[in-house]
Amino acid sequence: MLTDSSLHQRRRPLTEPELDAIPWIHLLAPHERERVTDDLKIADASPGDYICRMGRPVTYWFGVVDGMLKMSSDTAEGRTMTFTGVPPGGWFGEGTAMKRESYRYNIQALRKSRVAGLHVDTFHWLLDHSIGFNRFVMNQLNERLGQFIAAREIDRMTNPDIRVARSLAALFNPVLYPGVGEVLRITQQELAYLVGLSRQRVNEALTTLAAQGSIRVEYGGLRVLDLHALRSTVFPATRSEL
DNA sequence: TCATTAAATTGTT
DNA sequence: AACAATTTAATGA
Repeated sequence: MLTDSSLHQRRRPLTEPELDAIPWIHLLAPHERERVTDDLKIADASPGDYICRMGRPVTYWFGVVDGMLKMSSDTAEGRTMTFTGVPPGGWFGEGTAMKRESYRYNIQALRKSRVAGLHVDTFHWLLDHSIGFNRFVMNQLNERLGQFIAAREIDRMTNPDIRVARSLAALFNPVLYPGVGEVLRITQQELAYLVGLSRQRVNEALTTLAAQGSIRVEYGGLRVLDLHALRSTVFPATRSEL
């Protein structure tokens, strides 16, 4: 298992295309971008590796360059609850980074991923200097608030088809996860882990969604055809239990 | 570059 | 949980 320290050992500076893929980098002035480029590090994570753990002090603000991460939390009863997946283009931890607190959740790689990290000190420096960056963070916080509210609703959903649909809609959020685009790279097994269903049931739900025309199932990924339909999916009396 | 093989993923029971 | 079918990735000539 990859600990925080070994993650640091494997880190390296970002290449030009990797920098380009960072959504907020283009909002920066040249001298701001230069400082950020010097500080940014990237590391490879294998499935199961921890990017950060609950309770550890915040050292980095993280972003997914490639792959898929899982955000989860350990409850007082010792149970693990998964909040959401973090697809490419997603940056997280700004809330705790701003307050310099400790991480409130665990982040694990769901698949082989590349994760970028910006040191908290640089994060704060950007907050103090860049209007564009502040705008990005504010937008990010606002959008995530909507995500968490939606996540609570998803939890109450009993119908697996709807759970899958709403979770997918969240992952396809273009504001929070601009790196996703038309096709979300995720296997049905990975999606099953995120949603908390069996792979069979996820497969069934995806088939139903595909039949509705809101997505298309592809090998190793899903293509969104109608995001709005996905968000507001309410299944009529078509399934077997009805 | 192509053919072969291994690995990963999907669809189904 | 197990299986076969399909797709992709890896290998080597």
